[in-house]
Amino acid sequence: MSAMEHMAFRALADPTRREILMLLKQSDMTIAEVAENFQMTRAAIKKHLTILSDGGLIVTRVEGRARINALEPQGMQHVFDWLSYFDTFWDDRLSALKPAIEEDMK
Amino acid sequence: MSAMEHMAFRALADPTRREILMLLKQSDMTIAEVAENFQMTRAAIKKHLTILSDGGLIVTRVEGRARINALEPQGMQHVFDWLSYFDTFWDDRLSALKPAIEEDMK
DNA sequence: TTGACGTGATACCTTTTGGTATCTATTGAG
DNA sequence: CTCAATAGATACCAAAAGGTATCACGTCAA
Repeated sequence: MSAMEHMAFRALADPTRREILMLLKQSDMTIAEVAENFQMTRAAIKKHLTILSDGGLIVTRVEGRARINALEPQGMQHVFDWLSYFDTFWDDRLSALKPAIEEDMK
Repeated sequence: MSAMEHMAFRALADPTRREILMLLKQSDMTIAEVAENFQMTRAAIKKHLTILSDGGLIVTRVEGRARINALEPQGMQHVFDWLSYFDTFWDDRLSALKPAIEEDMK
């Protein structure tokens, strides 16, 4: 189990961080813009963003004095892979997909 | 966001608990059997199992004086649903599946 | 009934986590 | 240059998390 994988799981454990991810799904934001959506200081939001970054779930690009935070689209990959091992819903989808693939083979 | 969903994410945040889930995927176990796989006390394992249960990821059945812990197959559902919103890999699979479904419709 | 076994529960300790307050550095407008 | 705006860094605090030690409770075998 990679440290990166653990950091991703840890990042997802906090409700505020999950909300931040939902926000960033809508649009990229500076720290201040993210902070506007919560009743806590910018410093606290900054900490959450750092943890999300450590988990590989977001990336930051610099534009002048602004730091734009954006989702890392493939950031969920490790988490998703790990979880899919247990998920029957996922298994059902794969089962449904398999015949279609075999059909394509013909 | 449901409290249940949060408890599931919280349960997954700890490496020991993720290992326990991997163990239970292999076979159902009593608390003592789970504890054999770790270098910590049975009481600590019991706490982890309680948190996993709170998150709906495992269920416990009573057999005499033994408590058998087992995976809750659909326990990952909420977590999986939430994550799938971000996962491009998942989107790719759905995209691949869609033509096959449409083909079935004909 | 008498224990040993498997477990539940509680008190307690240490570390981590989530948060604020505060200070510093860099950028861009005038 | 000056200075407000944006952000990084650190110290500090309260609460939560992870762990141990310990005791109490039901269960099964002898």
